[in-house]
Amino acid sequence: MPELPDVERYRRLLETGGMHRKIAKVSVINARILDSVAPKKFETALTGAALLETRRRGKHLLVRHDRGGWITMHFGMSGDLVLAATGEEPPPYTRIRFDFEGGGLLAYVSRRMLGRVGLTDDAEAFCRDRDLGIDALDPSLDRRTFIALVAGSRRGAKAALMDQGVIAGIGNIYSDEILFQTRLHPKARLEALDEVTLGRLYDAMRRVLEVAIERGAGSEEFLDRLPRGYLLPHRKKTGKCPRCGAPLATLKLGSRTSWFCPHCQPASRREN
DNA sequence: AGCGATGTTCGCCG
DNA sequence: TCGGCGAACATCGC
Repeated sequence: MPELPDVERYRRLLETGGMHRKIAKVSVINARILDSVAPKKFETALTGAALLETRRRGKHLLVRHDRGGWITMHFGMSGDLVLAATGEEPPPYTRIRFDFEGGGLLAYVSRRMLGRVGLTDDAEAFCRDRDLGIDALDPSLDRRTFIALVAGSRRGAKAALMDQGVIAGIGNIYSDEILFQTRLHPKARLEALDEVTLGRLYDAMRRVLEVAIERGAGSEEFLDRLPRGYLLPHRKKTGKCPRCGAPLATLKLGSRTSWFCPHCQPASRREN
């Protein structure tokens, strides 16, 4: 489930339940999940360390510890982060387990093994190395900055929203919602959009991500909690547009399925 | 039984 | 150089 709103939930989970807690034991259950660090080294580096600070950049979660470095987490397509009580069975597909002193544990879960966990000394350098653009909810990303960033690009709107090097945090699911709210076709060329439209795209991006966080992105009841008029709950076969009732359409873009309403998000002649 | 899935990366092509 | 595509990664659920 991990796009920006989900990773933000993980971050808040840690902020509430994992800060200033000392790690008594680290268990790397599947070493392949580690990003260029040996399991032994990872375990040694963190055993006895206390967690001090959380940071999120796009879909990456960074956790600072008291030995002067950071734990880096990315969740791939099927990742999760869970706090459990000692004695409680950690979830299936837990790949790394951190047991806290005084009870409780943090489980890094990844079914498909597409996520990565690693260590870094420098959070900024880590993001730079990965060419991560500005976080989609960064306070300094105002409307004007956003427009300057995307205006004139020959790319399709969906491809641009999902490019982590431009704006970090938006994936396949949320780009569909943002485009639906803006009533833009997934293939709409950014260079063909005027500033007013790009402004609406920005507004939808911020609103959708904030609403998703606020309504508990990734939780069991999340889809039921979304405001009426959101695409996400209908993003499936037989799904109907919540605005006009038309059957939703799909499109393959770079091997990802894009869901949209062909009536509310019509293609201009150029995209056909 | 086969296909698709909330991500990233890399090589290829126009 | 840019932008898009498809495969690969690994695994499960419908």
